[in-house]
Amino acid sequence: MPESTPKAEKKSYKDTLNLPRTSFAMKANLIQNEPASLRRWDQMDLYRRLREQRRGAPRYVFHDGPPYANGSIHLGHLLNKVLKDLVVRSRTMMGFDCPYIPGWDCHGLPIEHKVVQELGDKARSMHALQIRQRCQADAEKFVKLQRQQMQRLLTLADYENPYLTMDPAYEAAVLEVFADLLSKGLVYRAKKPVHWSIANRTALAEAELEYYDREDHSIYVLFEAADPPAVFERFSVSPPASGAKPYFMIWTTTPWTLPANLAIAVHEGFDYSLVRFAGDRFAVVASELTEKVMRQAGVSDWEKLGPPLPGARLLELTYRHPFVQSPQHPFRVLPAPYVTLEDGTGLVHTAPGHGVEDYQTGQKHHLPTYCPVQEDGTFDHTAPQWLQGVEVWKANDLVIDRLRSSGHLFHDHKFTHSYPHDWRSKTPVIFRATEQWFIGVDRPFTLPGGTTSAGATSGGSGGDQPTTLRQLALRVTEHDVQFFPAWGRNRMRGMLESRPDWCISRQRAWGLPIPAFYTAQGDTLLTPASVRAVADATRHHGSDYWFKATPQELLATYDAVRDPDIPDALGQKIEAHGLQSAGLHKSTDIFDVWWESGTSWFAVIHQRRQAPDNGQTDLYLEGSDQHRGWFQSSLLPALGYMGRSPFRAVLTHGFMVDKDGRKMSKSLGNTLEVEALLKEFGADVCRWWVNSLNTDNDIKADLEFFRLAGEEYRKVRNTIRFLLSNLYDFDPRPRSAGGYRHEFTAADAATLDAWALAELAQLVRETRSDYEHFRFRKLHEAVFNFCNHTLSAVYLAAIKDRLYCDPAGSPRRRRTQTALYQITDALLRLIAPILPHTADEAWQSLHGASPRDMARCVHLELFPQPVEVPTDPDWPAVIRDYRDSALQQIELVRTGQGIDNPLDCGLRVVIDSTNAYLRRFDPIDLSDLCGISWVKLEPPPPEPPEALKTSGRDRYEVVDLRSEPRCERSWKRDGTVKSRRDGGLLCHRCAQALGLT
RNA sequence: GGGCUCGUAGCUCAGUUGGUCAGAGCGCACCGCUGAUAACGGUGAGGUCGGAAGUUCGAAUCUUCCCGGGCCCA
Repeated sequence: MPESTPKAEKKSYKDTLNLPRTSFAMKANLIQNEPASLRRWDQMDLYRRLREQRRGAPRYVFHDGPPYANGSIHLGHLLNKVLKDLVVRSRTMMGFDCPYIPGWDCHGLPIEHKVVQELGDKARSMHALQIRQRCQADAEKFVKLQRQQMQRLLTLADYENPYLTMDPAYEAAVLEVFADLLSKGLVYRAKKPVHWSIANRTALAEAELEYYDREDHSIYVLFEAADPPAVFERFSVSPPASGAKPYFMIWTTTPWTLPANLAIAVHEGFDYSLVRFAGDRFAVVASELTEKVMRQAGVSDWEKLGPPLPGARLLELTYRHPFVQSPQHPFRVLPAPYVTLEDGTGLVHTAPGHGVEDYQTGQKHHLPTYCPVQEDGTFDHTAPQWLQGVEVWKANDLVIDRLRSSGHLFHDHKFTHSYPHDWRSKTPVIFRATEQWFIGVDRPFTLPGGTTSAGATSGGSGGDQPTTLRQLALRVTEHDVQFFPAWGRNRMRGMLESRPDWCISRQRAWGLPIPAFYTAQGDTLLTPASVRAVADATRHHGSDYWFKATPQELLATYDAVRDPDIPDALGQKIEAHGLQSAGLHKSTDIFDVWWESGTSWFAVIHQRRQAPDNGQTDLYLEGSDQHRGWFQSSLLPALGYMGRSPFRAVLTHGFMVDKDGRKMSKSLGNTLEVEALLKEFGADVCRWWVNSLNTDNDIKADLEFFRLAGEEYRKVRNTIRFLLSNLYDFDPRPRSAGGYRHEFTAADAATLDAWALAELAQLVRETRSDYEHFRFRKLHEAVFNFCNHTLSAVYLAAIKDRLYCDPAGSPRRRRTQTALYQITDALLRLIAPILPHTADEAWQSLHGASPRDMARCVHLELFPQPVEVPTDPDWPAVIRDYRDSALQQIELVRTGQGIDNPLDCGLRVVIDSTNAYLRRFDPIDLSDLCGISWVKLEPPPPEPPEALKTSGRDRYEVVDLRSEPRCERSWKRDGTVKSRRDGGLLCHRCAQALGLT
């Protein structure tokens, strides 16, 4: 079947065009191609090559916070690691030497708990070393898994040499810092209540508790006021003639803790009433609970006396303990924020040795952490005689009987509630104060003056003025640390102001032992020198050595005789009879894992000499939960050690929530699996998504958002593809070197290409600055808009005609290609940190390199500098005002007159004073910007000028060109189209291009 | 319960010190192109700025309270 002639002719011209071509595929195929990129970078040893390249360059010290080596990485890791990678890659491309040493937190309860649970009953008969071995294997397994997953995210880090908190060298470093703080008097030992298993005589962690129902006593106890007139007086009630005394009524479900009662806590804001009941008895109870309490006790004869009193007015009233006779100090009423009106009486029995909240109240008001209960659950000799040697569970009844017979028991009933039990023995646990190690945040200490703290904090913390960790921390938070976002400072300050002393000891196996030794005589050996000796041993043998070696072996490099800090008696004994004579036994405590990760600035940055001169890092970047976590646990040891913050800046991000703003959790089933996301979208798309986020606050994540990111990615990819595809015949070298590069001068200022390059320079300026200030979202938007609007919609659409139809080597086409090349080159560098795979793939295509060409890699390049090209200052007005107005008018006319193709339109622009600037521009540029065949600029008709000025639209006159001949090559109807000698209908330009003129 | 923080078009977000700040992108609707084509372009419709009260000549923007999220504590 014969083809129609015109169609055949049209086809023939297609071959005469410079149509785009490229090897850069439209379809990214990230799932297959990203792993290939990973292998390529691995082969070229990209990370090390960059270190080489940046040797001697200014350092930017980023310090990676160690994730816990447990389980697969989740969305939070994806966010965190990609942000870190964006920082490190961008600083590197700014020219900094910016290493990225990834780390893992390896010790700690979650791993130990899992291991012990898997072992079941076997665990009980195993030595700590055996448990530790399994824990280590577990940690190693997950370090390996997570490392591989993080690499799959295309993050570029020193994965060959990560830091692990279980490495012997790391452990030794942790001990070094501990020794230093010890030398400054910041470490102390004191009692603190912990969950205690009587059956196993051990402290338990939260995760080792199981909650079962248990029947307990619920008792209401009357504590007699020590100063009855004061109570009546505060309630504005006259004391009764009978001389009856007022009582404070408390409620408890643990009668056995009453011997350790040291205070009563009230809420300052609640109302309290003085209640008369049972004829002539008086008790203080929270107003709101009075009726409930009386009803529960079956008391109907009662009344509130006087007006209610806020708790604040009860403070410092004193009382007599029902059966503890001679207190060192008076029993007082104290304020506590945790008092509620849910249960009880609104007055809370406070025993600092038997409850965490009680303990905190005790700390605040300088009460001793009194705990008369021994390891075996029996009362010691400090308890009333009738309780001594009695187990707490038996003591309950004794206490209740005692209270009843002395008239202090208001009411008693049994009830069932959920109560924590030891998950191994299944017996109920108690709160019991035990000896723990603390870092004192309010202990005055002196930093060595001179060099160590020179230039440290602006507040003048150096020198010999005593200060405290809390004061120092607040000072550097205020003055020395930059916070992104800025409110991080307030958050940090608030947390520092209210934080208690840091309990750094744990009673577990999987961790770094606290290197203390005890003697049967009650001496403790824990001095800077002894700790450093253990650090030496640990460095060589690892922390397992603590569990294998004797005290003598652990202290092999310790010279007790020369240790000024050793307790006198112990020192004398050792001096006389040697270390062995001291009868040392090893502590069974380990460090809180936060202490380990909190000294990473020393173990990683200092010891590996990562930071120049003063040892400060430039940035910590973590979730906002770390204001209390790692940022603080790093800040405090660093302040103690060197008197300055370990970081100059802190960048935090929010947490992942689902599309409805709810937190993500496995139990809610609203999580997304990182592995699945990578499999479906690829890392570049995931990274593009991260880069699009406002990370200051909560981050909504949903599969749909990843799809959208995929759409955006494809759009950008296509723009890049179009850029590349129009450079296939372009040699970027200067003409002098045989290339095609156009040198832009002032003569080009009014060209479209000059405008595009000016836009590029602006993008480069903004983007560089945004990278510098971590404004990733803003940068993302700028890049996206540049690709979509500036390039795809405006510039690339406009230059298509000249790229395709002009003679390949025409100056105009080469000029445009020069601009295209510069744009592509700069754009790929700018997006390289975001899309490492895609940018590199495109980079190879731009340079006609194969993936095996290890020298051609965008990640070895620097960010572009903004290149200023002379540009007409009215270009923005052309794009914004002229183009938009013209397109609107064209659209209006086309729909009104049924003109489908914009090329079937011409445009007369009547120039008046407001758009006079248009005269400076090439009419062909002006028409190409609108996709029409021609633009004619005309002066306004002589009359009536007023009418034209009042109607903006009248300035644009769209002309229907459908009756005019159409160039069969360029499809334009520009008025020059006529039959040429090859028989085709061509415009002048196309005829020239084909040599037909 | 406390500290910090967030709540602006269907979605994701911009909106310095209160007065053209009611915007962008996506999505959507309609249209075009078919020489970026499992692409590209154009036009357009969407919001009483979580709710209430207050300060002010004037508030998305300041104050108070309330509702609903998040992190960290308790």
